[in-house]
Amino acid sequence: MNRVFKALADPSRRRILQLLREGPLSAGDIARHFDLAKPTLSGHFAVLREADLVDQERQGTTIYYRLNLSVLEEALSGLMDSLGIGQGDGAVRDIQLAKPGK
Amino acid sequence: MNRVFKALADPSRRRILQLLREGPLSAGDIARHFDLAKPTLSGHFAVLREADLVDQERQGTTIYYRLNLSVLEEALSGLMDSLGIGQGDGAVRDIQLAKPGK
DNA sequence: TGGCTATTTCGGTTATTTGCTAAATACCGA
DNA sequence: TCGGTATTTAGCAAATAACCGAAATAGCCA
Repeated sequence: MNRVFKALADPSRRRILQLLREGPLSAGDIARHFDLAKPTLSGHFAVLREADLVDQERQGTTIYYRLNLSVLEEALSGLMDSLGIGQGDGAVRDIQLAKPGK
Repeated sequence: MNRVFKALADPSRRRILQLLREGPLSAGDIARHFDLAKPTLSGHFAVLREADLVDQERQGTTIYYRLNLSVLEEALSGLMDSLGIGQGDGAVRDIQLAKPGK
């Protein structure tokens, strides 16, 4: 979960996730959207993979990345829960707090 | 928004936000929960403040921090929107993936 | 095998982050 | 004004992150 938030901290990586939302893309396809060198992108892919936010699948000589929504959802709703943010029905409800008495 | 995710990338800072969920706390109160030196915590507060995730209020010699939920909610739901994650009542609905044929 | 394309790994540079101690600032109360 | 408590600023070291070009790897096809 820490890895997920670390991965989300970089705008380029968030952008990659956005691009993947519409469907799997190859590393090269993604690279075309950025101004970064391919090795740099490759590093970003590694971070996303380690956070389990994307899956990799080789197809011949090209590698496709696919968004792994469930991990992201889990991390976000985990955070939201831990902070008591709304989010519909999955929220934290019964937390009784000892209000710190000044 | 970038600042928000950067701020969320550190576990100590997420923990601080969690603590603040119960209500405002002074810097010292928060420090008591951590094993870090106070100047280090102070740095974390600064990051959270710059991300607008907390508000600061001086009261005499002590400074109270208060969680600013709305900014956090906005950032999270902004991300979720941009990725098509459910968030309202439900789930992702209309994303069809061209599965790369294995 | 040799060449082509796609992607990653290697090695290095620079910037950012995290943590520390010591010192400065701010406020309060006697 | 002096002393004490609360917090931040300053200065620094170490670790991590982001980026690059060059070279290596992997698969494909003639």
